[in-house]
Amino acid sequence: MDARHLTLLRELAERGSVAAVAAATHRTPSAVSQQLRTASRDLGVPLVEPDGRGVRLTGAGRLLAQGAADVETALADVQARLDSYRGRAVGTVGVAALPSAAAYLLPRATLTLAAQGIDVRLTDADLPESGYAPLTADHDLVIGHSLTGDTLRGSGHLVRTVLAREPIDVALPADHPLAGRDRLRPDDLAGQPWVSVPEGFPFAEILRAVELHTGRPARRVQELTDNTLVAAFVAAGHGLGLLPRYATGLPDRLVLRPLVGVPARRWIVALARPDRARRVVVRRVLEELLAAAP
Amino acid sequence: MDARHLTLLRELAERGSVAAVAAATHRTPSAVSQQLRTASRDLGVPLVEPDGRGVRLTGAGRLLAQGAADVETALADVQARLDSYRGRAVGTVGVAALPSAAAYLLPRATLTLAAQGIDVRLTDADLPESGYAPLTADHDLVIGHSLTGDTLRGSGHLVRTVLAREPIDVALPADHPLAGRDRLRPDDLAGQPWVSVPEGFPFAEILRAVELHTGRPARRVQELTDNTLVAAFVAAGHGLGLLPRYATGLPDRLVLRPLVGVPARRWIVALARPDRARRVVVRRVLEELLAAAP
DNA sequence: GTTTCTTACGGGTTTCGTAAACATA
DNA sequence: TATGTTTACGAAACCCGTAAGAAAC
Repeated sequence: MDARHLTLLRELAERGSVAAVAAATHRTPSAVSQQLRTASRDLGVPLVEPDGRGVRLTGAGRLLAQGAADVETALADVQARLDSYRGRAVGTVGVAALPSAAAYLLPRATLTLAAQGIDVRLTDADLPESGYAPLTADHDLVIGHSLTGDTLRGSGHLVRTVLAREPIDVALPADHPLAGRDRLRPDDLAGQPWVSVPEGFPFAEILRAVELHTGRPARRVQELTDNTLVAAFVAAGHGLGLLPRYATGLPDRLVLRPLVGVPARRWIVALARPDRARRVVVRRVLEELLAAAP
Repeated sequence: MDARHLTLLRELAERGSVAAVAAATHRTPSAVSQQLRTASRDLGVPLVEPDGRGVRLTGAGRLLAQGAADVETALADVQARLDSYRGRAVGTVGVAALPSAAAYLLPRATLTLAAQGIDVRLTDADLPESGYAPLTADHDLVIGHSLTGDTLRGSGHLVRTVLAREPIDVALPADHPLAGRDRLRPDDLAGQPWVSVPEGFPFAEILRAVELHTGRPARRVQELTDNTLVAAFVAAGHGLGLLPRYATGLPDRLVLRPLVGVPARRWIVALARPDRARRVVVRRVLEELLAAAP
């Protein structure tokens, strides 16, 4: 029972093809194929079977891929204890994050961490809620958002950490008739045009809730993902928008008003594979993110 | 972090010398020494330091050796799940056992298991209580005995299974004056000569308890470990003896009488390293041993 | 025809044993 | 001197990339 073979199977289970595993591990498909063959010989079980042009894990292969997580977690635990013992935890942590949260969570934290020798490599990813979990294959930490409770879709086997609970406000031009209100209820918004987001993004569900509450469909004049773009369209008078309260860099002509009467908040959640979550540097980054959260 | 390096360090922690590790893993000391060097280079920490003619683990080395147990247990768990999945668990299980318990626990069980393709390789070991735990390095299961509760000395990090709780009786010749009693109290035994066992063996503590109870020292005419030998000496009239109740092959001229008034029983305990205890075949052997216990 | 995987085949690295050197009791 | 570990060096094993072949869309 070789731990490297288990890791290989887990990669294959996650990525689905020999070529993808090869690319992710900086090897050729040939090498991966040969390792699968020797693993199968060592274990005495067929691990993959042809499936169309590609391959598919057998039952035994899936079983072993699942077991790999425990082994890798145990190994990461040992590494973490060694790093703690030596006192100095330095290195690189790969973080993928949705931009609107990264903007207020990461700039300060990254400076603090860099001073301690921890290099945070950030990748921004503006995705539907279900898109964040798969990124954990390629990043140590993935910061996503979710409206449905404090969980995040497809993250069952991952370590989850809630970083913030952020209200979602209605954005509108400063000279809009509704801008005078302290807060807005769904009924106030009936008949308004919206600069919304595509299906699958958390904010889309809030607008749906408003529709359900008022009984009238909302008119979506645009469906955009970039909050800065949404803000620019709203400021220009195209319609109302939904923006997270801690968003930065909004135009002066824009105001945010709390939305009450429907659940209007998102959870900012950090995801990580169990083995990666054990690394000392990853835990340090998480601590700093929690400290940076409002 | 290579699992093989961790295993190497655990072996070294258990066996104490490069030569012993080499012998146990069927390699030369040269190979072991070189692996230690590469492990140290990979991990970036000194793992061993000279100590007299031999070596000693550094703090980091000990830390990693401890961590190896978790990794190996996780690996053994995966192997066990695979074996269960495939349905057929066959193979060899190495068992070390104290002879007096093995005599009634193993002969039947070994036949049953052999019929299922499980080969039990038995080694007998008549040792002081503290001698059994170290045997787990070389045997999958170690069956020892203990008087002090249901535990066994030095077995803190091992998996323990109580197989039986066996009364220790007084053995005496059939024509001995005390042979007429149904049961014997410590006061009945004051002044009798004894065929005893060396210090450290569980039965020695029972005789000590008798001495404490009566206030008079017992006279030890022999100190022997082999129960058959003890029985022969007792039958020949050299003195009284202490024998486990389920002992087999006793001479006809010998009778056993329960000893009451002092704790007179031993626990038969199976020990195993956590990773070995996970193996499906090892669990099967344990089940069979529990079934064979009185 | 393109994509994906697998199979020779050759080169580079790793691993291990023999033999010698080294250190300590 | 005897014991235990490490180093030098060569052979075997292993790992991986290139190139060619096979199967599916």
